[in-house]
Amino acid sequence: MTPYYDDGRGIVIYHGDAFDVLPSLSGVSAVVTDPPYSSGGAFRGDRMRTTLEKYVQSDAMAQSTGFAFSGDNRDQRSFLAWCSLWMNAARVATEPGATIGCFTDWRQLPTVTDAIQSGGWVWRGVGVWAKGFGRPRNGGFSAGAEFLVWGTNGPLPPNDKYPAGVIQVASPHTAEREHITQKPTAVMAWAMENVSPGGIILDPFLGSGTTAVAAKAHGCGCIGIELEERYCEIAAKRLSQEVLAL
Amino acid sequence: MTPYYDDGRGIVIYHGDAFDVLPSLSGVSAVVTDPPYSSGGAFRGDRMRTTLEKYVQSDAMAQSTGFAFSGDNRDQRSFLAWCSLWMNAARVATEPGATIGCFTDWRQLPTVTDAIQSGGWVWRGVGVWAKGFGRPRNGGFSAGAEFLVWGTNGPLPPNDKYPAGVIQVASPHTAEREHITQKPTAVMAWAMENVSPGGIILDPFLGSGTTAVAAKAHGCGCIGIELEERYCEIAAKRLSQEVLAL
DNA sequence: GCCGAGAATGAATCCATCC
DNA sequence: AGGATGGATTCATTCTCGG
Repeated sequence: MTPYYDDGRGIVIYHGDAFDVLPSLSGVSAVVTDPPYSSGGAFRGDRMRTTLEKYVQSDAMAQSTGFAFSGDNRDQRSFLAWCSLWMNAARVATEPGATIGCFTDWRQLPTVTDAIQSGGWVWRGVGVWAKGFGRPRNGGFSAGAEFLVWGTNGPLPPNDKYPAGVIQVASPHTAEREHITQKPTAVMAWAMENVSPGGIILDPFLGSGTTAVAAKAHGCGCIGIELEERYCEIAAKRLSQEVLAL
Repeated sequence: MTPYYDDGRGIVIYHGDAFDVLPSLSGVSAVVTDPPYSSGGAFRGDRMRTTLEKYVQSDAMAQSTGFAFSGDNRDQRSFLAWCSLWMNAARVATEPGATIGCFTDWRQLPTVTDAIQSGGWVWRGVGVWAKGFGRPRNGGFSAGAEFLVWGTNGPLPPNDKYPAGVIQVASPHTAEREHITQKPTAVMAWAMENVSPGGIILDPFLGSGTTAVAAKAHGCGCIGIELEERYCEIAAKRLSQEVLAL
C-alpha cells in the first residue's frame, strides 16, 4: 500500500477507506480519532452499505450488544455496526495495552460506548472537552461539550501520565478551520496525553490532519487514513508547513 | 399519604419508596434527582460492595458509619429496568412539557440515556458537572466529571432560560457533607436552571435534601421522596435551618 | 491581610489473599 | 474456581495554619 504522504520520520497518510487500509497495519500504540458523528441522519449510506455487506460476518458483529431506544433506529444501528467494525479492525492493528480515544457528541455517546466494547476494547471512561457555551437552547441546556470515549486493548499498562478528565478549550472560529468539524490542536494533544512519546498513533479518519500535527508535536509517529483526497492534500500541506505551530 | 415534612409553603418530604409514593403525585413541573448510581468498579465484586467500601475516600469518613445508603447494588440490567420504571412513574406525575434532569457517572451514562427514553421521556442532551481533577489513574484519564442526562415530557416548551451545558464547581469538603455522595447546592441549582420559578420540582431520591434546598432558593415548590428515615430527618433539619444558606 | 508550606481529599481502581 | 475482602496507590485542588 503506497502512502499519499510520508515525511520519512514516522508521519504517514494513506488515501483510502479505513477498512481497506487497516488490515495492512500493525504495531500501533494508540488510536486517536474524530470520526464522522453521523448525528443528523443518513451517513454516506451507499458506501456504508457495501462496507457492511463486506464485513457483516466478522467477530465484531457477532459480539454486538444492545443500543439506545432512539426513534432513529436505522441510523443508530448502522452507525453502531460501522463503529464496531472499524474499532475492531483498528484494535487488531494495535499492540496489547494500546489505548483508544474516540470523540463523539452527546447524541452518539451511548452508541460509541457500546461500539468500543463490541470492537473488543475495554471501555475505561469518558473525557470531556468543554468548548464554551455552545448554541443556546431556549428552555434547555446548551450542548457545550464533546466527549472522548477512551479504552484499552486489554489491561491498562501504567506509565507516568495522568491526564485530566476534563479540558476547557474554546472552539476555533470558522475562518480558522479547514474542515467543518476541525478540532483545536490542543484538544487532540490532550486526547493523546496518556501515550508515551515514541509510540505510533493511528487516526483512521484523519480529516484535515490535526491528529497528525498533534502527534508530531508529541514526539509520536502517526498513521493517518483519509477517504477524501482533498483532505489528504490539506493535511499534507499542514504537516509540511506547521513545523511546531500549534 | 402523610408527608414526613411539610413547610406549608410547597416544600414536602415523603418518607417511603419512590414506587409507593409516585402514583399519588401530579402537577409536577420538573424532575431533578441524583439516584443511587449502582456504580463503583469494573468488576461485579467491586460493585456489590457496600457504599462505604466503594465510595469512602478518606480516613475521616471511614471512621463514621453514618454515611451508608441502600439501593446501590443493582447490576447493569436491573439498574436499567429500575431506572426505566421510576422514570416512567415520575413522568406520569408531570405535566406536558415537564423536564427531567438525572445525574449519573460515566459508567452508567449509556444506561441512563436508554432508561430515560424507555421511561417515555424525550432525551434532549447531556450536561457536565466538572468537579475537579478527581482521583488520578496511572496511564489513564481521571474521572473529573459527573453527568446530567436531561429530557422533556413531550415537546420542549420555550422559556427565557438558557442554562450552560457545563458547570465547574468543586466538590464540597467532607466535613460539610451529611451524605456521602452529597452534591453542592450550586450544582443542583444549575440542574434546575431551566425550570421557571413557581413550578413544582420532584426528587424521588432526596437523600440529604440538597434538591429541596436549591428548589426553595429558586422559588419553586419541591416534593422529595426518601427511603431512609435518617436522611428524611437530615433533609427536614436542613430545610428548617437553611433559610437561604446555600 | 497576604503568602507559602504542608496536610487532607476524592460517587476509585487494581491486585493479592483468603475462604 | 470464583466470590469476598483488604489494602496500596495516584496527583491536582482545596484547606489549614503559621509567619
